[in-house]
Order: sequence, then C-alpha cells, then structure tokens
Amino acid sequence: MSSAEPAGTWQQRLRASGHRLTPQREMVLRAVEELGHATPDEVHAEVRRHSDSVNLSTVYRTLELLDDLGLIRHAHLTDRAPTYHSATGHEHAHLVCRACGRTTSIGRDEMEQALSGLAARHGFAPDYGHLTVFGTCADCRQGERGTLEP
Amino acid sequence: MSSAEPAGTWQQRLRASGHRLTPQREMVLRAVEELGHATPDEVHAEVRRHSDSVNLSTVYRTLELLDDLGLIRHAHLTDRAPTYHSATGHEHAHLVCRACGRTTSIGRDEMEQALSGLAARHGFAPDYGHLTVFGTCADCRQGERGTLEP
DNA sequence: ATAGATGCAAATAATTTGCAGACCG
DNA sequence: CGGTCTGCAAATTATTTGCATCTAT
Repeated sequence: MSSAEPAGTWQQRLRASGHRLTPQREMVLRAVEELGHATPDEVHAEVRRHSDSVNLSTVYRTLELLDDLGLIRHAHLTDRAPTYHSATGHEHAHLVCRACGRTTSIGRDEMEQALSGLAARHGFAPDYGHLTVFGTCADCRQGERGTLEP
Repeated sequence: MSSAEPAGTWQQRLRASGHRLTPQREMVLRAVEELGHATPDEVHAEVRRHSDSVNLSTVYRTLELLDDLGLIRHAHLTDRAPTYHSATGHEHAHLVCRACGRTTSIGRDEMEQALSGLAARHGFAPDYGHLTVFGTCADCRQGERGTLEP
C-alpha cells in the first residue's frame, strides 16, 4: 500500500537522484539518527562534536535534501523550530504535552487505525509520520496547577 | 465537559483578566474573524485597510493575548507561519493537502471520536482545535504524477 | 492619577542566498 | 575535467523587546 522506504541504501538513493555522496551529508545523516529528534541547530552542534566544522548553511541544505529523498523526516514538536528524525526506523506520529513538554511516539499503525475512518470519509491520505497532536498528558492533567512556563 | 468558550462577552473577558479594551484590540479581533485563517502579517494588513495604522508589534502582542484568553486560536497550516482564526465559531481541526494546499475543516466532534480510543489509551487530552493533519487530498491523489526530483 | 497599552526603532532568531573555490565521480 | 557542493558572509524573513509616550479606567 503505502510506500515507506524507497529501495536501496541511502548511498544509492543519493546517487540515483543525481546527487553526490559527501562526508558532510554522511555526518548530518548520522547525527540525525543519533539524536532522535533534533533541530537544525542541534544537528549542527552534534556534527561539530564528531568531526571538524560543517557550516550551518550546509546543515540546512542537507536536511532539506535528505528530507526530500525520504531518508529523514521532520515534525513540528513545538510552535517553533521543526525537528528532524531518522526515517529508517518505524514511522511514527507524536503526542506532545504542552504543560511538561513530554513527547510520546505513536506507532504508525495505531495512528492509522484511529484516523482510518476519518481519512476514508474525506478521501484524504494523512502523512502519519508528520503528525503531531498537542494536548495535555495524564500526569499534567492531575497535578493541574495552572501554567508553568519553563 | 471540555470548557470551550469562557463565559461573557469578549469585552468582559478582557476586563476580567485585568486587561484593557482598546480600539487596536477590537480591530485585531475583528480582522481575525473576518479573514478566517490569517497570519500575523495578513491580520496587520487587514487592520490597516479599515482604520489607520496599528503597529505590527501591537498585532503580535494582541494576537498572543487574545489566544491566551481563548478569544482566538492558532494552528499551523503550513510548515511556516502560524495562522489565527476565530474561536467563537465551532472548534475545529484541519486537514491540509501538501500538493494543492487546500484546507478542510474537521469538526471537533468528528476528530474527537476518531482519536478517543488513542487518547484514552495514553491518558492524553488532545487539543483538537490546534490539530492539523498534513497529507494528500482525494483530487491530488488521482492526478498523482510522482515525485519531482531535481 | 496611574497601571497598562501602543508606537517606534533596534535587537534577536531563524533561515536563505550569491558566489568563488574545493571536491566527487 | 566539469558539474556539484561547501564555506562564508551578507541578505531575508519573522518575531521580540526597551523605552518614552499615551490612554483607558
């Protein structure tokens, strides 16, 4: 049904689309996979730890490219910067608590099952791996003591 | 159950929270209600059409205040700027097609029903009025001509 | 009268772009 | 070699903030 990962290694994937395999691209991809969910800035910092400098512009350009190729994905876990994560693992959506900031990953299957009826009804094919549901988690609903801004 | 609109008119709502009723705030609120879904910049432009100048800073400050008070709401309909909309109407979530950009409103009830199981399972209370589901609409799935790689 | 609100301009933050030189294939 | 990529610095875009002045209450 839904095509998830394109065939081939990421190296092949790059070449197949007429792009080149550079050390920067390899480092950025690794950083994203290690960090889990990270902003462009965090990826930049991580890359710098392992190797010498890679320019922030290059990080932005690379993240965009890898996202286009489907090698990584991005989601909006805050009202601010987008965060990137590996696409080689299992596709997942996110529940984000506004009170404590905690993020819970929801497997694609569970989310797909929940939205299947709605999706069918509207002839809409959701991008599950990009979906973020904001709200309040169990812990924060109990201890509800108003707003706690970090 | 879920407290949607606080009691009282928006004027009362403002005063009750220790804020003042200014012409700027009134104009911004009107603009948001007229525009449907609008970015801060669009709200600014709309306000200027009707009356003389209101500073963009004031628009930002006012949108934030009205959002905090629950008089308006915001959602992320693109990977970019947030858009604000009236909260006096029915609360709703959005389906956004990445291909054509079309936005479909989904009533709170329908979305709540779809996610109820998942929400209960995780003890999570979703903010339905903020939820945006990206994906591909029916029309665009047909005309599908693949991905456009550079 | 007076705390809160606005306008303005400058400060931040986040992201993008032009270009010359470096480098993959 | 030759077209891609990268680094760098400057340009954009988006949003926030300090402060003097104004105004709703």
